[in-house]
Amino acid sequence: MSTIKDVARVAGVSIATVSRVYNGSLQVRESTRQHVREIAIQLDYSPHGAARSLIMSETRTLGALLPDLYGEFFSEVIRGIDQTAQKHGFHLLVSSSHAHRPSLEAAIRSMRGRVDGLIVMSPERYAQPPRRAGAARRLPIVLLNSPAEGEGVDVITIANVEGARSMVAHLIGRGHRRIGIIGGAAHNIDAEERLQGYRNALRDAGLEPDARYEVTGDFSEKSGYSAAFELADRDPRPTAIFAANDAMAIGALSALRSRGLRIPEEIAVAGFDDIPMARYVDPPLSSVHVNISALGARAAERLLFAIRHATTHAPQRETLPTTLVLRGSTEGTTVQ
Amino acid sequence: MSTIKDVARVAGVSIATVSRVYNGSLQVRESTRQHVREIAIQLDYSPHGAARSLIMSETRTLGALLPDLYGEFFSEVIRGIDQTAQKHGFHLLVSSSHAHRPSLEAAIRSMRGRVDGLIVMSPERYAQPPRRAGAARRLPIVLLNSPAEGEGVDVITIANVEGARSMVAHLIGRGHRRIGIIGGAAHNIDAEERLQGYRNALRDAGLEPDARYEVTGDFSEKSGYSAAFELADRDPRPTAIFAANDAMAIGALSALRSRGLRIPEEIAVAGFDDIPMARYVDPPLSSVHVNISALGARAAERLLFAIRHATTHAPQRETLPTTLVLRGSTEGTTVQ
DNA sequence: TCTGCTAATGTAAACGTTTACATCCGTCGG
DNA sequence: CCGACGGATGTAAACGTTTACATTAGCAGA
Repeated sequence: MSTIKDVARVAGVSIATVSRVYNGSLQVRESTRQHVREIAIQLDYSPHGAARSLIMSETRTLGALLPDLYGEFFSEVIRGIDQTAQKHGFHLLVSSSHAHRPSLEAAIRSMRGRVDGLIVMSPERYAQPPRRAGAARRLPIVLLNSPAEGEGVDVITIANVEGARSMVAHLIGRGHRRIGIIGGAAHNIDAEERLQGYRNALRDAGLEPDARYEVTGDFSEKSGYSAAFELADRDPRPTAIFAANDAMAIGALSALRSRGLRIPEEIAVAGFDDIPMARYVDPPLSSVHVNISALGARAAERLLFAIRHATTHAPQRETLPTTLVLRGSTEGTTVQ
Repeated sequence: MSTIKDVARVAGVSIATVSRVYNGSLQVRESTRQHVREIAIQLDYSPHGAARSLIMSETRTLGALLPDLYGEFFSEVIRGIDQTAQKHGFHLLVSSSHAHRPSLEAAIRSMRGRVDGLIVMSPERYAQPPRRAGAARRLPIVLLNSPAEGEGVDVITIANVEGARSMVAHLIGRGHRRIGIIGGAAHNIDAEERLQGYRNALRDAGLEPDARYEVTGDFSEKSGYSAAFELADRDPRPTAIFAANDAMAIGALSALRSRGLRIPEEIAVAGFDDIPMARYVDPPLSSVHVNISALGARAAERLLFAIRHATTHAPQRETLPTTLVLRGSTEGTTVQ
């Protein structure tokens, strides 16, 4: 790789001039500009990112710390972040499997000087990331679906409680009285909130939550599969199952089918997230729609704003709404 | 953020000593080491990535250039790359939507000084990335599922032709004679190779490929959905459909169901990739299994090797095998 | 006490840029 | 013909590290 010095030498100008050509400074004669450009192409020169970052103290890179990368949910979040970052000329540095506090802190430290800000998704309840440290200027951070802690940090969340509540309320409205839930991973804030929404809906309808109808999964298809078996064995059997995410709901569909239960006639099933796959399973899955990539995009936008207005920026909390999407798995007749 | 200078000043030592503490050099007295560590923690110091990259001329970061980020396939690839990178202490910089040549080249340039090597996935046939440039040392690159060009560059691919051939051969073995295919995006090398495997299998069995049974999709569920309608309208109707990926196969299942066709009795369906979701659709989808995250992991390993042995490294081509996974969508009785 | 050795620490250059400031050169008004 | 001005270019410092080399301190052996 050639450096700016090589280009300057071959072109017979100073490195300052080459630099100016690349930064679109007006202060350079057209003929010089073209000459430098030509030489640069000949030498296959491109500016060295690290050197640039160092002197400018900006990396034009966003960091994303995720608990995992498995499944359509994360892939959609990343897609949203990446699109927005790219639109603003930023790169994206991702890093996964930081479920727990120490690993998270280490990851954050290791990113100093590599990113201008961080999107942190850390739904574990006992793993709040940001410490407030000394007077030093801190790295802008946006928390995604993570326990709040109220401190001066941006947070973006999904309307988990309300989304779950309205889906379960809908089921009740259709006459269901015994509604089971397949909960998400323990200590996970999304899981907790969705469970709470489920209970709220029951109470609102004068029904008492029954522990026997609450089974815990871990957000994977597989755990949904086995949880559905458990619920199907209860006596009396629930007439509807609400799963805390679509992957588990899809696992449940598969399990219930293998038990010979007709869906939704004998047992209705609903999920949460409305991943793209949801409309293609059989029967098409009713779900609480979340615009996942928009969630990522929104986080990136807020982060970019925080980076640009580091001084004047006042952290906010923002909650993305959900909508009910009703398909064949709850509605009797198949709705495409 | 504090710098190494701050730490040195407060601790009353030189910056060299602080640096040595952080790089585990043996040349520093235990008492000094501890003292420096304490001060560093007090000042919340962490080394500046860009500065380090600059002087050491290594970033400990892998770059991944992908055509897109949509769907489980890419998400799995990224997961494999990230896991391997992380295991070796590397970060991962991702960048998507570089379907076409100019965008790809620009992206590669923009990564100089930010990554130590690049994994490039660029299945577009007219978009071969690497030019060979002057004597200058080049960035190590591993091509993933991309047109070969044989030049001195590492390539990892899937056994597309063979995988498709063996699935279609299996269908023929079960008595199918009219087999339709839902092909992938135009100019996409995976799509082309899978189509070729399909045709090979037919010819091997003495059947002539029939253009009326070859429909083109774009790898999305949606395109599979409409392509399946087309195929179902052919007279005589095919008795089996092979889709070039699982997303399209799942879309096809949904379409065929809505036409009231029983699967697999009236029409069998098979996919390619064996994404996690495949076993949970109804009926469970037969597919050509590819260990997608292993694909990513393998690419990362090769890249790391190339980085470490930049001088002696001889580029290779490697093809990952596939296996047939037969489930209910082709097998008559539901196999879990 | 002096020499010489080792271990611990310090000094300063280098990595590849950007940019404030200095310099140069041509032009124009007086 | 001179001075001033402005546009184009050059010079050098700075960003935060690592590390070769220099220096220092301490100590053993003569």
